[in-house]
Amino acid sequence: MSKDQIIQQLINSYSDAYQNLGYSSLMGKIVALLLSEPEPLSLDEISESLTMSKGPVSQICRKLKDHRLIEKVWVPGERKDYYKAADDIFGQAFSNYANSMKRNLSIAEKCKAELDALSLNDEQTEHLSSRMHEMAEFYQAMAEHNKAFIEEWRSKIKPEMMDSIET
Amino acid sequence: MSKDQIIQQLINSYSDAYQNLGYSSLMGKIVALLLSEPEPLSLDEISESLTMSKGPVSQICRKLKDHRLIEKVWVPGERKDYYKAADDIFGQAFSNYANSMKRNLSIAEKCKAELDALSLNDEQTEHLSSRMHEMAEFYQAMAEHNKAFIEEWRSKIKPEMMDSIET
DNA sequence: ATGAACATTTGAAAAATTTCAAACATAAAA
DNA sequence: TTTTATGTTTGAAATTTTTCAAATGTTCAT
Repeated sequence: MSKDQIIQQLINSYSDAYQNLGYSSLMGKIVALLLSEPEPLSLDEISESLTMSKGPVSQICRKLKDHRLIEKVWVPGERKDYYKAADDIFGQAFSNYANSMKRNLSIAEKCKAELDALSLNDEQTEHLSSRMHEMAEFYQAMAEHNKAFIEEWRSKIKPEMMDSIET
Repeated sequence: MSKDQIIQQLINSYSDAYQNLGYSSLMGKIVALLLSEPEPLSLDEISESLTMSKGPVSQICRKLKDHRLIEKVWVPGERKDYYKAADDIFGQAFSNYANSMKRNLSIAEKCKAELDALSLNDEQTEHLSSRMHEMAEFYQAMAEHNKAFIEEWRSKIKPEMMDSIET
């Protein structure tokens, strides 16, 4: 299999993976393409590589930049915008996911608080309140684990990022 | 706010959350509804509560059951199927997510192996190979972290599940 | 066996999402 | 300024997903 075929396969895998995670498949394609390129790519190069028109590519690149999965880089002497994959793109993706999971904790806490304020004690209220308590405990524990993991990962890769700056 | 309004709000939150995670919003609604009910519900009761026809409800319930987020329970003297939220629904949801993340490790390993087999040493191949190495390391570490977390959670709630059986 | 009470499948309609091409806006160069 | 190269927005077309109503299976009681 050729290098180009391998890259194409990676793009397809990312396309599927992003779609399964509820994002647009174009998002996955752009991420995979930028991951495979050592040098930053312009919007035109991205849309040409993926045979997509510039409109959607422009929109998705902005979203990816907002989520810090890719970065705009300035290329001297060029007017175009250039993009590259973020240095810690995997850690950043995880961090985004962990943040979105925090909403579940809020949902549980809010629901439980509202139920408890009613001061009912029918079976359903008791049941749901205890379920929401369980849910809050789960997502609280999860948030702590996520924080520990991302810190561990960052401390592991930071030295390596220093290396690559030295060489 | 009334109990019913609180439940409706929870259903909406779950609907949104599931949609954001790439699942159908009906899935989230069914999960939230079953979570809020102490007693199992029949397909008819579910579709009536959510004002949905039975077709989609039947399909989604099967998917949820396959993913072990809900369980079919037998109600004595009834011919209908009854469903309830799984005991450890939060842990199970996390476990499903963790399993789906394992695919990312495979993607990285496969891509790196194929690249290395080419024995090229151009800049792009070197770059992508090292990125795939980083990706594999990340998702390997993540898998370990996920495993530890789910084990911790299960050991925490198992005693409580014993309690509820005793009472 | 037959009928009754269900769940499931199916194909079409409705709704939402993605994509494109073209119009528009912006900022730098001339 | 005016022009030119670029990114962004927009509205319509295409695609995909969701939903429904009706047809079809399936299981259990008679």
